[in-house]
Amino acid sequence: MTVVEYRSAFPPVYVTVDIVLLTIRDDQLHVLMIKRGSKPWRGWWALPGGFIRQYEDLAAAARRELVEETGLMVEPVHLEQLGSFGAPSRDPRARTVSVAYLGILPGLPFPTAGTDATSAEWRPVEEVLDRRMPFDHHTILSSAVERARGKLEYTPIATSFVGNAFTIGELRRVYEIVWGRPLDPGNFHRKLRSAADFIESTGTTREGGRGRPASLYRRGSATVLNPPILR
Amino acid sequence: MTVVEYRSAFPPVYVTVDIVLLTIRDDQLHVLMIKRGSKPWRGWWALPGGFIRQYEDLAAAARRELVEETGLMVEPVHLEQLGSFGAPSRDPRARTVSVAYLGILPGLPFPTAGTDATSAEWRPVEEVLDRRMPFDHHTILSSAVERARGKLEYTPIATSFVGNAFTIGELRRVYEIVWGRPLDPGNFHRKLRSAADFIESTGTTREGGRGRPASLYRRGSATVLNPPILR
DNA sequence: CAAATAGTGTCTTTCAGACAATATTGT
DNA sequence: ACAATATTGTCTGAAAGACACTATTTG
Repeated sequence: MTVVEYRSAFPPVYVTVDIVLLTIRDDQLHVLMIKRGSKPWRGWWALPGGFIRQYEDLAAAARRELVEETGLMVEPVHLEQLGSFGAPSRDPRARTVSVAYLGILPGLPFPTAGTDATSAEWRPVEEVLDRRMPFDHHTILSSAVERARGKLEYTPIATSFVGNAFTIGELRRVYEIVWGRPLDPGNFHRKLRSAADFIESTGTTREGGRGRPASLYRRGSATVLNPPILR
Repeated sequence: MTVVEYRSAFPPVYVTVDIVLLTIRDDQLHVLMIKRGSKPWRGWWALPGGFIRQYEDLAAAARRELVEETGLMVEPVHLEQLGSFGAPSRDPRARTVSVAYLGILPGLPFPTAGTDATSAEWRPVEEVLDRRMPFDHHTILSSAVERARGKLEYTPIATSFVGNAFTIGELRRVYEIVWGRPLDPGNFHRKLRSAADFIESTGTTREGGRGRPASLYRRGSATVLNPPILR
């Protein structure tokens, strides 16, 4: 680690990235949390994140921190900037500005162990939001969940929560869990199939479920849903 | 101006704010531009902005820079964060991260002269986007316009473009100009009046126009439009 | 067969959009 | 009267939501 010396007429600022990585496990929205090992808020569960490097893009820093802090070997299917949080009081050490990212991962079985072993954990969002969090992470997590809820309406973001091939029922469960309310299966089915280029059929079906086997679909080419799936 | 000396294991970053201030003049969407007086891109027209101060909130920095650089004596009716732009190559001087803001002002007569006199100017957005701009300001302006277009659909943001009291026709013109297409006056009128708490009547009318005097309204309490005004 | 899930059909209500019709002003 | 703008009315088609119904599987 090199020490950099610096001179300027303007105050230097530490820029960090924080990542809200969402997934669905056990029919609940979960967020990836890490246990802080260093100074402020040591021992608290916090959002993964860290300082950006000199020649590193913001989104690249987010991806790097995810790997470093959580040992995730899967690239998030979806990663988008949420916004920046820079209240002067947000970090007692120094002036920091955090650029927050929202990531989404399918809830498939995959390794969670990080380099620091047991320091990363999936926690139910509802439970996490009920407790105090370090820095302004409560605000960041809230706005991430709100963003995800809104984007379900008019983007195909829901497909990021499921695997490469999925049934319409699985997609419906994503909507129900993120929005926190039940949806009519029949209407949802018709609506999805009529949304242009949202999903395309793979021709195969998923066996092994309890009822009639469902057709499998893959994500279509649409980036905006027309018509939208209204909340 | 004091010089600060600094030591750290992490690279210091300059954090700036850039503001896209939109208004409507002469039936065209305009953006406030300033003529750069210093080193990189000297003499070019750019978005107003500058370095944040040590103990200053991001939004506060945006408001301060607007006043300092453009001499505007009016607070923008609407100011929201657009996002952050931090590509390592965006500023040749040093690593910078810019937090961009979108502001909206009514197109009423008001002073434009800045402290640097003639250095601030309203320019048609269409024309500005046709030319090269300093830094990544072209990207920032594009995303600001796209954000404004989208937000017209489901927020009462359009009222920020007009005065305190306005007619439905004036509001329609805002939509037509920002969206770049004509809207049916009759349908728009009915739609606005049915959107819950979007606008409320003042009881008065506006005289002096060419046709039948229009009722005047003020902005209602709604923060989200239901149903939305679809593009 | 019962339970469970997938998928289709039908009906009602709401709303968007086209467009006609009426209302009220200035010239 | 005519032009211009505001406001209301009418009709058609698309889509949302409630809900009944059919289809296909496992236990």
